Amino acid sequence: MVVFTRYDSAMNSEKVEHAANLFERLARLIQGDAYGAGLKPVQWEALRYLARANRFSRTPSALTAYLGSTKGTVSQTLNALVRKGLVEKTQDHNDRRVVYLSLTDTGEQLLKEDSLQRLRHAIGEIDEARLPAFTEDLERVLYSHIARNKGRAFKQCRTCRFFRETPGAESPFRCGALDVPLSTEDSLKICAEQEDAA
Amino acid sequence: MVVFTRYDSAMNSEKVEHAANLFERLARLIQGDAYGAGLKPVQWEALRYLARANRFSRTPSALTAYLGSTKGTVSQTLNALVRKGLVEKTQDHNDRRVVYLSLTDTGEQLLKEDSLQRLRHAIGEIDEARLPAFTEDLERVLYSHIARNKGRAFKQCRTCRFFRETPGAESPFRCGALDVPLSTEDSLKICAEQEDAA
DNA sequence: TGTTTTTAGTTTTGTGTCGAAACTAAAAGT
DNA sequence: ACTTTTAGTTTCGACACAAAACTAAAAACA
Repeated sequence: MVVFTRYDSAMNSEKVEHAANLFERLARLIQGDAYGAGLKPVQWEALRYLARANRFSRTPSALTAYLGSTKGTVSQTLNALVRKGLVEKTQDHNDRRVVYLSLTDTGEQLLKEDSLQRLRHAIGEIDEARLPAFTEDLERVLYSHIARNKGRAFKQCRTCRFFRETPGAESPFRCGALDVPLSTEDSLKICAEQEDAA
Repeated sequence: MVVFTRYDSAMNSEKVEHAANLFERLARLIQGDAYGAGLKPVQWEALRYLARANRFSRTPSALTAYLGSTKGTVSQTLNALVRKGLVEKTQDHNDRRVVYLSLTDTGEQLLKEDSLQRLRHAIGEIDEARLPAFTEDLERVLYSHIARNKGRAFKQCRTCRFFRETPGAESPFRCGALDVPLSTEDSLKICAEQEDAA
């Protein structure tokens, strides 16, 4: 018995194959761009993550999940970044196993001349009217890929099922999972614990 | 004076940034998938290239251009693949500097269980009616990225400005640049010398 | 013809990723 | 008290990566 899954059921499979080939080549070339400033692609990605993640998500384990890598590898990458003076580690006072990561000023600076310029230009070539649909499909591909990988989505805090508005309170929002107040800025950052609202 | 380029001229820049972030994360995760079977991502990519490239394009230099890498690195990667028994080298008889690459039977076999399954499934999630537009935009991004990199497109032989139909002749097609006959199968392979027809 | 330049590819070196597995230390569970 | 889980580090061998030095053959030039 032959099992037909959705993607290869029809002659559609050829189109999917073509798109996959394009994607894969582009993935490769994007990675290749990211060798600037003496950094490796993963190091850039780590810097970018740390700039976008909320304070609870700036830990080695969250970064490991984000990168889809392993603890050991990420530990080494972080050591390299610390050695270069781009990242700092601080220990959590309550739970002394936990390490918090942050960008140094040098790290913030470096991130500004980051390696995605070519990609941004290339995306800028897309017809403006078609970009929303393209982005939507791109999101679908990314999150489907992640789901298949049993990975976490790392979407913005404000899209989470634990996200609460707290009118009248000192902070405008609150995380129902960690039970902490959140600023507007916090609400826009990405979070390791994010789960889609139902 | 501030120069406005197309991609950041409007509030569009935020959308482009978002798309770039999605792309970059996906690129990373796709690469991460490609660690199966004891191979590295680049090694998979090399195998895939050799399966898709026409006979004139299966050389270390063409592969170097395709990968956007350097001669030295590619040389090492190829050695690793030869050591694993997946690729063979043969010397050109006319020009003894040139090395031709080919997949061994083991290489062909291995390629069948390749590492893009998760990506294919993810792309399969896109609405069938929207896939053509998505693919078109994806192509635009890829080729714009390549052009900016002064790279070659590596499109199919039959899209090339040197591609000729030769009705009545023994082979259905011919390459006007290399002046050699081409089979239908040849015409579908990708080529290092391909240049878009005007 | 002989000489220079270009082209195709290899080798070498140092940094750093990769997974896997062994490890430390602290917290949580029982 | 004990075991287990969690957070992170260390070590290992293979190898990608860029850069630069290298070999050998072909092409261009004189």
